[in-house]
This record gives sequence, structure tokens and C-alpha cells, in this order.
Amino acid sequence: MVSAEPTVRLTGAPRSAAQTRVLDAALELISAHGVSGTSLQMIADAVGVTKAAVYHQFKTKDEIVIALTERELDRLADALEAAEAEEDRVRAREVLLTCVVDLAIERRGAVSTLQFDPVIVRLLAEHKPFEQFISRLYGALLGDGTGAAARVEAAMLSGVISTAVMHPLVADIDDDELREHVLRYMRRLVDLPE
Amino acid sequence: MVSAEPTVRLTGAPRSAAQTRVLDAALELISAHGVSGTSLQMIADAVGVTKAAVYHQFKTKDEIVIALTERELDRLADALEAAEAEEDRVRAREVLLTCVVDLAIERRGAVSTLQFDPVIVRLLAEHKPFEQFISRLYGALLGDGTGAAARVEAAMLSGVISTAVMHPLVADIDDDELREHVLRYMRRLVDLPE
DNA sequence: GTCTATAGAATGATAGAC
DNA sequence: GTCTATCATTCTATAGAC
Repeated sequence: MVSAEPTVRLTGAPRSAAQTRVLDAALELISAHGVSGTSLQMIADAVGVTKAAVYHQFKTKDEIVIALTERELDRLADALEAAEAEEDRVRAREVLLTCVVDLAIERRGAVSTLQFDPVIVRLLAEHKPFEQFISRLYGALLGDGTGAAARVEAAMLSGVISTAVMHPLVADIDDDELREHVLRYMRRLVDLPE
Repeated sequence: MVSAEPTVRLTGAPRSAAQTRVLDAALELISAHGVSGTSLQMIADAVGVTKAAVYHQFKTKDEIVIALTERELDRLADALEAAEAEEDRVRAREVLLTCVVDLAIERRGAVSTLQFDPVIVRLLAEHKPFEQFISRLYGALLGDGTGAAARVEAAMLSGVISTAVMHPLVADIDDDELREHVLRYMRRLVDLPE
């Protein structure tokens, strides 16, 4: 029997409680200091254990970064699947974008790291499962074109959201209000439902 | 005699040739690996000298990062002064934005670092001269409002530019074409001349 | 302005006991 | 799952000669 619908999910093994504690601490530290600016000692201190205990959960620092990126990308998987289910490519993008706005607001603090940290950028391009996921994401984001205009539009859309959500100027705006404003401005850039 | 028009310029001492070589190498490396991911050894190797020679030009790594940020922000100074000279705040923003697009395209590779690297973000907020410069920049970017809507708009504008310019999807689009596309999308968000 | 040499701390990572 | 102890390497930074 040929394998069914290849699922978009990225998750490897389910994470133990100890692993989850490490990933939570790592995400917070990395969001504040970047991947290279975060040491295993800092992570261990934040969890309240020694470095050796952290190394028992993940063999290398890279594995922590991969696991944490995986966990965050997985939050996009449902949105991406819903988008890919749409027949109309423009409609697919609408679905994706509205979901992405919500996720971005939910993860305000971490968005910038995940999109712009040089280590993660490299990982996204070189680690095969990520690369595949990202190119699906770009596919849905491109709408119905692939020319220069469409690519600039897609690039902008992927960035505007994260930037709009993490910018110091909007730090004191609460989630619900921010969401409304961002969606309003997004409608000026592309068609969005409602 | 009271001091004349406070200039926007950030530059301290003019840089020697040796200092310029260090800053050029540092900017390129930091753009690729981030501040924390770039060591003085890497910079020294790129320049073709030893670490000690680099330390002779700048007392600390922080000083290098400050000098290099200073140099990049200075490129915005003229645009900011021109904007502040305008009486109409909306017109001032137009002037600023068109200049910023050009600069962003010119420095495509470095934009992301300067806007999103955690070390530089912190520097921009804590180093006094930078903090002052940035708040002037935000002032001009805000146009005539200061409420939540205006702040989200400003955040989106600053995001459109940087993201549209550095995204992998647009890497192969040449400067002139990219410039036209970006300006076209910016006009959907705000009024821009021509 | 550049070098060699080095100090002292922190880094990622491992071995082995409990 | 966590610890102590350790290793080799790299890091920022300095002293002093040329």
C-alpha cells in the first residue's frame, strides 16, 4: 500500500517533561539574546539544573535549536494544511494569512528570532524537513504568481506581519487591538475576507 | 553664543583607514553570523591581521559594534534632516520613506542585522545617542498621529521596507526593479508622491 | 600599526557516579 | 534524570617588542 497523504507535521519523537522544560527556557533566552548569544550554561541555569542534565536531554546545542524551531513551525502546520486544501490559490493565501496573524500575535516575543536569527535562517534553508516546510509555506504565500512582483509581495507579507507585531512602537498595544489594526492594514496590501 | 542647530550626525572621531577596514569586515561578518556569532578572531582573519591589531583600533568588541551601527545610522541622517525640515508632518514622512527605501536597497545585506540582531536592538535602546536618533526617526515615521493606529502603521511601514528587501524570495531581483515594487506596495499603505 | 605571547574566563561537550 | 569533575577549544582582552 502506497503511503497516504504526506502529513505536513514536523514533529519527531514526542517530548518528555524534562525536554519541554529545556525547550521553554531555551526559547525565552534565545528570543532575548539570539542563538549564538545563548549558552548551554544559561539554559541550564534557567531550568535550574546543570549543563550535564541538559546534555542528557539533547545531544548538542544544535539539537535544541532544531527541536525548538520544529515546535514553533508545527503551530503553522494546521494553517498551512487548511490553505493547501483550498482550490483557489488566492483564497488559500487569505486563509493562511489570517491564521498567521493570530499566531504571530500569540508568539510576539519569539517571532523575530525565528525569522531573523542568522543561525535559524541557515537552519531553515539547510535542514531538509524545514526547507520543505518553508517552501510549501512560500508556495501558499505566493498566491497565483511566481514572477518578481509576486515574490516581492510574498516576501513583504511574510515580514510585515512579524515586524508589525514585535516593533517597539506597538509593545504596549494589547493583543486584540493589535490584531484588528494589523488585519486592517493587511487588507490594504491584499484582499482578505470580512 | 548659544550652540547652533543641533546636528543629527552621530559620528564621533573620523575613522582612520585601518579602522575603516575593520568596520567593513565586521559589518560583513556580522551580517552573516550576527553580533554574538562573530568573534574578533574572525574579524582579524578577514582583515588579514592579528587580534591584537584589531584591539589597537577599538578597545572592545562593543566599540566595534557601536562604530559600525553609528556609520550605518549616519546614512539616514540626511534623510531625517530633510524630513524634519518639512512643515507638514505627512509630507515629512513621505520624504523620509522614499529615502529609506533607497538606503535599504543599497544595504540589502545588512538591513536585517541592524534591525533585528538582539545585541544591536539593545544598543539602539540603551546607547543614548542612538536612542535619541531612533526616537527622532520614529517621530518622522509616525506622521501626524501617535495613537495605536498610527504606531501600528509606522511599525508596518518600517517592516515592509526591511523585509521586502532582504527576503530570500527577492534575492535575485535587481535593485531598480525591487525599488519599484517596494514603492508600489508602500503606496497601498500610505500616500507617496508620484 | 602590527606582531608574539599569554592571562583568565567561558564555551560546547563527555565520563562516570548516584 | 541529575550530579561532579574534567577536557579541549575558543573567547575577550592585555603586555610588551618591533
